[in-house]
Amino acid sequence: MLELAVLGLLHESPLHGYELRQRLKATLGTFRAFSYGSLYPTLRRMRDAGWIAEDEGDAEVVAGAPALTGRRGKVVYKLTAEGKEKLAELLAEAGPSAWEDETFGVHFTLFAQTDPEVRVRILEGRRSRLEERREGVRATLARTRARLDSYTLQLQEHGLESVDREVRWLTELIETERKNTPARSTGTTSKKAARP
Amino acid sequence: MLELAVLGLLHESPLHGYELRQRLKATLGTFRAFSYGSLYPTLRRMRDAGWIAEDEGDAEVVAGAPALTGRRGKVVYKLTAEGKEKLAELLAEAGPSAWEDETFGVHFTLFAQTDPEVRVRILEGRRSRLEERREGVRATLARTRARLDSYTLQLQEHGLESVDREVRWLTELIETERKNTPARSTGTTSKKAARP
DNA sequence: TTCGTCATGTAATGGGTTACATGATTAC
DNA sequence: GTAATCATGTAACCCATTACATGACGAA
Repeated sequence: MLELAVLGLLHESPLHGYELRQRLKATLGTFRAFSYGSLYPTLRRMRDAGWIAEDEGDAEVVAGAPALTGRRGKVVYKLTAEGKEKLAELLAEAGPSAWEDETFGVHFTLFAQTDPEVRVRILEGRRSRLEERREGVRATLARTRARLDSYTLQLQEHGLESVDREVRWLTELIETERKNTPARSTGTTSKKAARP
Repeated sequence: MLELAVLGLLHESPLHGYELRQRLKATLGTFRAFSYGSLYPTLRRMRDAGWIAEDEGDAEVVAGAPALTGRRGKVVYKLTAEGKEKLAELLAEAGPSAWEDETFGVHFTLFAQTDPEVRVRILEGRRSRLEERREGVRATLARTRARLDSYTLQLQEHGLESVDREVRWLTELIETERKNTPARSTGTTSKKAARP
């Protein structure tokens, strides 16, 4: 999760940890906030895995007498070739790992870097996930409504409305996507439609 | 969290683990779902802590030849005196532990068992928490809007609208609470207003 | 008799958080 | 010179999840 977000951000430009976190806040907004306590260990793991590397094209480090400090300054990371591969791989995923609650937001913020077909499949996946959940809740609610106190009931209803709202939002997004992407048959035939 | 939910449910009636989980789903709806893998260990811990105990007023256990099985059937739990105390203590909390994202839903479902003043303070706490977050996001958004791609932007806006919506919902709830609870001065003066 | 669902539980793991510690840089 | 904020990092912990294993019981 964090890994994908980091790969996505570093794909645009090299960044150091602190800045990375600001960007994360800026792009994810209300949806998620990572702490340094998870960011730095993650960066380390990613570096060990070879997905990112310290950017030496940093310059402006010096001009006088640096280097003495045994590493105490910004550590700017950039994507490696493996990192780019990994990112592409993660962005191509169009399964539950892309549309569950915790992950969807991150995938969505990277939609600009995502294949249009994958985008639609993720949006649709999330929508049916939500619809499923909604029906489940509606069903149990129908069975138990009488037994629930008014507070619990209000929470349920507010929850259902939230889900409804997100479903509508997704539907609009899907339509927009479809309008921008020429019609395409679903299934095995994967003929690439040419742009006029 | 799970503990509070369990205490709250058991306060209404004794239940066994499996049923507890169904009830949890029924009351929390869209907000949360706990797995058995966390429920059973939690029940065990709570039993060890003395908050709950196996209910022997179970009856219907027998009628023939049970007991031989070294414990393989429903294990019905009920609140102990300590459990009730603990529940009361948790329900009296009106701090962040009651209005953060992960916890608010559970506290809300137990509002019927919660002191009216505490209810209002929790609702207000959650509201200002959300307003704070909203302002934070709005601020960074204002700073960074230009740099963000349209997908990220749409996510931000959808997020902000969701928060707005919840704020309005909370405001309504607070007003309703205030209407039902006679006016009360905030601060040190804690004169109990008499009901007409 | 076998399938679904009720029912209880464990082990391994995950993905983060909080709190803390430390130091560099900038603005006043 | 001192406070704020930029910047990096670690250790301890938390609260859950997934996957698995087991078994009882009712209905078809």
